[in-house]
Amino acid sequence: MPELPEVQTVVNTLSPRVSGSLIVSGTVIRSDILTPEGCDFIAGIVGRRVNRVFRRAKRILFALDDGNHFYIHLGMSGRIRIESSDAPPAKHTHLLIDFRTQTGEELQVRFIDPRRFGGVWWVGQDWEDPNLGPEPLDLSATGLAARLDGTKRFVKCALLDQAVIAGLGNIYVDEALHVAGIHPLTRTHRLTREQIAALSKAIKTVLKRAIKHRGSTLRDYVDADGVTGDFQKIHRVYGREDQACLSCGETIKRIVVGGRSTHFCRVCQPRKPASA
DNA sequence: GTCCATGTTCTTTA
DNA sequence: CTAAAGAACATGGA
Repeated sequence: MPELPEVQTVVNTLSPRVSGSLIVSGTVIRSDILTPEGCDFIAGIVGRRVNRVFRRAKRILFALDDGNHFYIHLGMSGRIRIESSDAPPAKHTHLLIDFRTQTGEELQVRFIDPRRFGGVWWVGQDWEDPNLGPEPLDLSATGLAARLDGTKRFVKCALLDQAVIAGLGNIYVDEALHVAGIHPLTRTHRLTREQIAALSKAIKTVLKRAIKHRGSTLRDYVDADGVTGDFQKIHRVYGREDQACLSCGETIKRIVVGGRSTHFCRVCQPRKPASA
């Protein structure tokens, strides 16, 4: 479910309820979702107040009032829900955190993840990860060019690599490449300056629009309040194999690149840049 | 039963 | 060395 826009949407729904709230108790239902394994996560969080909740890449970070941090990564199927502690927990609920807000309201944050590719990481003071690339919304065209320089990878693969640029996933890479008019199998060193400028702009446009639409709900993604996104309704290529391109009418193709489904229009995204 | 899935990481191959 | 390909992780839906 979660790429940058979905994770940002979860943060946007979580933050107003959880920022400033006190953690009164917590329960780890499945301890194998915790990293480092065997850490006393509950002891680290109970009695702490959450200073802020924020997103970095696809991670949801919680900054505690003692300077420590933890983050939740949703993996493929993870969800976070704010619910009352008396509501029966959904199947595959792995973690419960009970909060008291500054207005005295009691609420429970739940981490649910059937496939368990996601999890919870206790990271202490130092929450930034040197292996993560820059945030797409803060990255200039020149910056992106520098990140793509010195490699001959397929642009699709490079953009999925979180060390190159952090937060894009399979949906938004396909969508951004279509908006930029770039074929997914283009080698990064073959991208022209103009193409990189278009790509940089397309990434930002697509992500901002997707956040405005509260992300894409393909199967069961919902935000912390249980609300679905609707950006999937305006996907231009992702999940549209064999349908007409919304720009030119050509049939959308699906190929496999780097083991991932890749959707594109071969007219709007020619292998070679359109010659003048 | 089959194939596929919004992610990441490790191993193998070239 | 780089990078591509494949598998692995675990569950559920079509």
